Amino acid sequence: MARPRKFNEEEVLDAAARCFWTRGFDGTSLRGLSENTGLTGASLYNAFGDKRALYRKTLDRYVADSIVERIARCETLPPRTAIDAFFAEVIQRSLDDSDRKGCMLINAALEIAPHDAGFQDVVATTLFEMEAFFRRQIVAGKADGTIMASQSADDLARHLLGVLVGMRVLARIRPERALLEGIVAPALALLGVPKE
Amino acid sequence: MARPRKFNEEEVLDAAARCFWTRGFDGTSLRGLSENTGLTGASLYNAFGDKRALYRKTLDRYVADSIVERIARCETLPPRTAIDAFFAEVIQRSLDDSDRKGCMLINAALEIAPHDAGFQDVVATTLFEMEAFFRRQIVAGKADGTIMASQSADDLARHLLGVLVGMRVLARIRPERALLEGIVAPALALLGVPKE
DNA sequence: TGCATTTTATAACAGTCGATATAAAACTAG
DNA sequence: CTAGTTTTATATCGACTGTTATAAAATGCA
Repeated sequence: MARPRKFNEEEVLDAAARCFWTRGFDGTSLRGLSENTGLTGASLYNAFGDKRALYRKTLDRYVADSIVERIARCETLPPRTAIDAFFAEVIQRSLDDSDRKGCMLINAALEIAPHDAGFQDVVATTLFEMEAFFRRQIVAGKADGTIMASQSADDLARHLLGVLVGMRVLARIRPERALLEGIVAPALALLGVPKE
Repeated sequence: MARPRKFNEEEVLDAAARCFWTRGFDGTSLRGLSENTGLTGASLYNAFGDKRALYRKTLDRYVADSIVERIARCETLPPRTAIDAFFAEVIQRSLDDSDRKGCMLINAALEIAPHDAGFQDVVATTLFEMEAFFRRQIVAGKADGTIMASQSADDLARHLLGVLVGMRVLARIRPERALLEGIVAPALALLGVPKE
């Protein structure tokens, strides 16, 4: 029917995501995207629309592949274990992040969400999902006796979300295991059962 | 000796800080700075050096006037009260932040520190000071019996720093009192004495 | 083999960026 | 008043930004 594309869309999106993730939206130029994806600027525009649309696509992929996926996977565990595993994974991920890209969602939350209603929505919605995940585990844990904190499930979920975000941000400045685990440990201890 | 300056340096720095604070470093143009400060670009360069130096000056002022000042003020209170007051202040400040500028230090931590060693230093040093403030209160509170958490003072300080940063970030997306207080309340409860 | 359609590549667009060269203006000291 | 010094203002620099007009290349269908 027409000239076929000679690039792999997933590979291109991965390369673009690495650019946006490391250098941010404003810090990533179209020439840089062109170099790292192997596509010319014109091809990028033809395939994905403008720079903002491409960034949005990479962010949506990040949310699906990194965040929603982790929630779904942890959700199969017993509630208290799910919370422990979730934090342990994110800590390890933060320590393995040698170029300190951080969490792409949080980066977007601070760089573009403040002046872009569309991104404000994705960020807020995703944060809500994470909070809801925590809340579900806490409610279930309170029911089966593995969580015995006296605070409300609502507040505990908010607290865990705050701890998670704070840990993710601080990991970009001081990626030290002692710091990250120190941030999280008291929150887990508060839930009532020691980690192991 | 020479032609006198016809501007008030503090007023100019305040205006510049507002620009950087709301729009970030990259998002703030020299033309915008010129408009908001009332100085021409040439005058800004003559008085403060380049854009980076001007930003650095506004960030240093922010740290001194907003963070170090709050620490010093809270430090005069009894230890457990100091922590409560510190968080209550920051929550109120976040809720009053109608244009959602957030914390300028955290903004700098995510926007420029990753690719600027000089700013990495300021950010890391200031975060250390905040952590040390928390640790001092916890040690003192454990000594006078107003704090009775079983975790180490080191980990509790790390935890409070994480909660603070997470709360500051989430406040930019969802500036709701229920969320911010929900994030903080379990951390304060963990210290052992109800807030009031 | 053309025709239609889509993707490629080249080149260039207008706009903005941070920074500066130049010179006039405003002051003090002598 | 003159000389010296610093701040102002104007204008402009080259570099880079996101984006697009244009046309060639590559396919499937008739």
